[in-house]
Amino acid sequence: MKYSEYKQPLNYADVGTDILNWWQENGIFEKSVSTREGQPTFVFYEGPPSANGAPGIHHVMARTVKDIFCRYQTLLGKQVSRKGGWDTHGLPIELQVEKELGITKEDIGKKISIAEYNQRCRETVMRFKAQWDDLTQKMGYWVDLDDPYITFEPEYIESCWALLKKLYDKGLLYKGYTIQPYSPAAGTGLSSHELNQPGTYRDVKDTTIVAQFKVKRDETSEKLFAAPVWERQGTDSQTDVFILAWTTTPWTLAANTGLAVGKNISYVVVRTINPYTKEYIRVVLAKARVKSYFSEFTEIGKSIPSTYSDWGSETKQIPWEIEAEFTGADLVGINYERLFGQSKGFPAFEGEEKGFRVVAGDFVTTEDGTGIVHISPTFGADDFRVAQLNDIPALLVTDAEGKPTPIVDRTGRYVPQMGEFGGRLVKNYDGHDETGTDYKTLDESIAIRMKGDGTAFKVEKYEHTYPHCWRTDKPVLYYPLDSWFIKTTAVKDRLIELNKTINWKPESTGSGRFGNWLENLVDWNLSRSRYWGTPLPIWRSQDGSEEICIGSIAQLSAEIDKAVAAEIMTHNPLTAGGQIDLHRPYVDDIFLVSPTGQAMYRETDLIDVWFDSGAMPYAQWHYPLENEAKFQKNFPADFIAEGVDQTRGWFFTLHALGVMLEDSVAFKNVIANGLVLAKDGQKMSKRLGNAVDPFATIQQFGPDATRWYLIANAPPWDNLKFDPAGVTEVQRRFFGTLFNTYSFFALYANLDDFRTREFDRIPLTDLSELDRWVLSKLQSLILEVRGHYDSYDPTKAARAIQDFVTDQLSNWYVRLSRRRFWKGELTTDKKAAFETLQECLVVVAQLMAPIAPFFGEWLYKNMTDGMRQEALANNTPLAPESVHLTLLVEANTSRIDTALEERMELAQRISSLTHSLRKKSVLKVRQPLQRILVPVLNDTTRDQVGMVEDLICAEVNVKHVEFLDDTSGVLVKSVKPNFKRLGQQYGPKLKVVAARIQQMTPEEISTLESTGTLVVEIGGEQLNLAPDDVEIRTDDLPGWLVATDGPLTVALDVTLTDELRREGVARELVNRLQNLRKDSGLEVQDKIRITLGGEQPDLAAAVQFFGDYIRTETQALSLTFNPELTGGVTLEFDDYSVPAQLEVVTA
RNA sequence: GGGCUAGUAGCUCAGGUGGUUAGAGCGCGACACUGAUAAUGUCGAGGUCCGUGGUUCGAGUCCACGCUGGCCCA
Repeated sequence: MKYSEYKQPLNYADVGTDILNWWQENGIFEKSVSTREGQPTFVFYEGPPSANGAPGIHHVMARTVKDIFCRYQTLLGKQVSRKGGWDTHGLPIELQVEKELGITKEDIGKKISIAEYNQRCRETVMRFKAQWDDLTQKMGYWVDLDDPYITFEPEYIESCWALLKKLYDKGLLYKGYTIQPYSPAAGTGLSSHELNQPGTYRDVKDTTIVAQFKVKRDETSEKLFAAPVWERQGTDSQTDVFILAWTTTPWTLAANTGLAVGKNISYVVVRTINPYTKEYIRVVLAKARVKSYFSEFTEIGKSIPSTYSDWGSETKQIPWEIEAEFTGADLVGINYERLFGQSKGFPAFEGEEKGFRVVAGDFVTTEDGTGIVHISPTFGADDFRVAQLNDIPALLVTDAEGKPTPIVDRTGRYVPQMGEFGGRLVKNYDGHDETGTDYKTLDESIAIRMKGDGTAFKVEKYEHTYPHCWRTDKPVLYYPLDSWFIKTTAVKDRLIELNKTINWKPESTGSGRFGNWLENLVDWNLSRSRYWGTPLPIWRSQDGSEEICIGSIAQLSAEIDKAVAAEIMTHNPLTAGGQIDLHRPYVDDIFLVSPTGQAMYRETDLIDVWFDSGAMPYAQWHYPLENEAKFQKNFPADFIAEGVDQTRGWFFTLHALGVMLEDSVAFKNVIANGLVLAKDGQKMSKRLGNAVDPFATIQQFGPDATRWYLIANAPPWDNLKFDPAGVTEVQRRFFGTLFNTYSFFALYANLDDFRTREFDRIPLTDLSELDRWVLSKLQSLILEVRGHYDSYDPTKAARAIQDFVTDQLSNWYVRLSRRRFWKGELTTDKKAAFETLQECLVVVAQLMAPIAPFFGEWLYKNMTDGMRQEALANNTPLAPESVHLTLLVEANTSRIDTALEERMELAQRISSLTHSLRKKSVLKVRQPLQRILVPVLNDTTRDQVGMVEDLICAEVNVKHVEFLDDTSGVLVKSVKPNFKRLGQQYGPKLKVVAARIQQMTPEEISTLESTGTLVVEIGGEQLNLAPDDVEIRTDDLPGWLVATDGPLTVALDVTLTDELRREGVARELVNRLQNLRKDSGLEVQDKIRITLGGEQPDLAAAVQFFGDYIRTETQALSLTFNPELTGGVTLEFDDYSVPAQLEVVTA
């Protein structure tokens, strides 16, 4: 069987579709899994995409990364099953449905039933599934699409419930609250989506207060008091110290339980007086904020005398002086007194001991206020978070039913216990008249009280923006609302510990972005007040005293039966037949009965969709309800890959659930890939019209060039600027070259009917230098590429393959070996050339297959289909019909010959230098020259170059390489300091030493060389130089044109003898005749007769001397002169013009 | 505002542990080569290695502070 030959240029998109069809017809993907049955597994988790939008080019990127390592591991012989999956719940789908129906969340349950609404979501979420499946196949992403997990299916939800119950039973699921935007006037929470409506943020003028928090004097705070005792009037070491904090919501001050400072911010203690009470005080605030509160005209000791004694007068500006300075870190841990304590007529507070403390907060700035932030955990999200992190309690009071409650109720009023302010609205939520002259807002009343108490340092009106409810136009309250949490903080240390065992690519995402996130972990808020998602499986009695967490459909059914018996339900809908749907509203219509006979209602929350996806290692197998063994075998994952934006999404939920449920990582290796941007670095978007269509790209360039470009151009974790021109380049430079190399092989292999026998190869020792060299390079390549794949660095793998194919294989091995392929009969040397190239191409096909699966397959099949029968019969490595079913070749390190690789590099560099010399002398390569001269300073170089002399001579068309050594007496040596060595030895003196070395005379150089040491005097000091201290080189040959490359120097002898000229003419003639053959449409193997005309003595001489050569090269049986020749073609070269005629000899 | 990340030729990117002349491909200009030929080679132009300060005999590389872009979070 012949090797297939293709016409130029190859259509890569067709290669893609042809191979894809062949895969499908022959079930290659299935075989790639089934043939590995019983082998070690490589576990991969597919992060489920959502099919509610069309896939983009970035999906091709992300999925290429996934595909590469699954294919690679398969090549290593492992079994890699890849179950596909779909993420189907969540807000984006709800919003899409609402947009299409023209409704809002308000309308759900009114204009449209929850059942209808959820049905729409179910239909919408899979709308683009067909497109996704199509792309998956066309891009060559191998994943099982026939049996995917789908997060809205009852089994999947049931698994989530079972997992939630496990957490519940471990005490890791609890009801608490989070601070959310809330509208007291509407009596409802607001989503961030609602808060982002236009017009919600408005300028308002509020009363603001800089409050004074009195520092408790103890060990921690003593340093604040320790400033020098002032002998001046008014203050001494006993004067109280207050921390100043500014707020635009004074009503929250009564709920203050903490103060936050910036760790790296500078703070000062200022002695001054309270402007309202005129008491002597000391205050703490950020150094950068001092001038906002104190006038430069009243600074004691500077603008006013240090003996200033009129403190407490009626001046508006207060005197002040800085006593001491601290950093925020110094202040952390200081305790202070509660602002509105029991002694002032306010309710008792249990957490008194733990709260009222200074903590560090990363959100603290010195942009405004005092650089110290007042924390009220019940009324601010930041406050809540920092309080949780630092174990600061929220200020709660006991309500009439004995339950803890915030100091503001759901209607926006202070609770009755709040002393003189009890019952007052914190903002005007009922629209009452505010215009009366005596009217005071709550904030104003509080300010008045504080001025009297001496706890207000400054009170002023201030205009700022504040969010308002889009329906009631009233200011939003940040208010604690019920939420269900997973207590991730309980396993925080374990999460951190196990994270350190995960191999993150890039490493910084794991240690930085993810690691920091874990360090600052708060409990996972599971609750979502929505409709389309996994319902929380918790039923509670009205008073919250009894509850049950359901872990399976069976359990739910059993509980319903109890409820039916207790006449709370009329019948059991789960046993009524038909499809079970665990979504709302159906689960909401289920009521259960508690052990004491109370009715229990489902908590109406849905759970965070990230729980769905984080649960996939379990729920994809319907574990823990079944498939225990399957789960165990597939947990944890060896490898996952998703976008870096998943760090706090899927990566986190996988990890958190893995640690909490299995005390294990959920994945061992992870690639967090970056974004795919438009070529100008802009984000791709439909709006800007710069989005790249993945289908069009694959259609135009084929899937392989697209994948190769995405991987080779930048490491996956860097952002990629997608430029189609780059794909073209990959196609041309890499795939084009590889295709050319194959075509070259196929052309001549077919002519000679060459056949490889896998175990009957010419032994390595009989191969030429060049063959052994490229095979050595090939082994090095295998080692390198395997290493890169093993360490999850596909970019380096791709680049290594690319460099080998273009630079080593094509541009050196094939270019230099061409004659061997086309000359004469199928000799041993020719066979060796075929076998070598054959091996290189097959191995390249394997190595590239994970990245370019279609082309790798194409190349493999073209190279091996002809020997398949034989391979099958003997069960050789090439027996598999597909490259993706083969086992990746192992590097044979005994074939790596470093010395050979080194001397070949010398040959390449010397050739390159010679080319450049020819260029400078305007001597084309076709003109033979006598010699090149290479100065050598040691025998090693001479030996090395000697062994590749023939290659160099052939490549640059010279007769021989001549070495020049010391004995020739023409070498001019120069010397360069070895800075690394000298620097270590002489340090600061290096400059003078180096200068001296550069001035070394030839005599000194030869002394150093012959005796191994040289004594020089520098600045009156005797220094011993060793040969290693300098680098000796010869970069000049007087009288010769030389070229240098590092330590290598080459001179070209440009003398032209008559014989060389004649040979040059002969070669020109051969060249023109070859062109003529080709232009005449002759086949490579056709024999010809040549007749030349004209009368040119030089030409005749050339033909006379080199007739044999010309005949051999042009496959001419005869070469004759006929001065009378007419017709034919005229060959033009140099100064010649030769009529010529070719005649094909029919066999 | 915080965390992470990037900034090197017109463009896309390489540049272990610091070593004095910073590389490649593409693009551009010139010239060659020609039985792989819509391929290939050689030469050339092109650099404030984001900036400023520091450490060092020596910084693209290490440190500090900034600037600009990106992602995530607030």
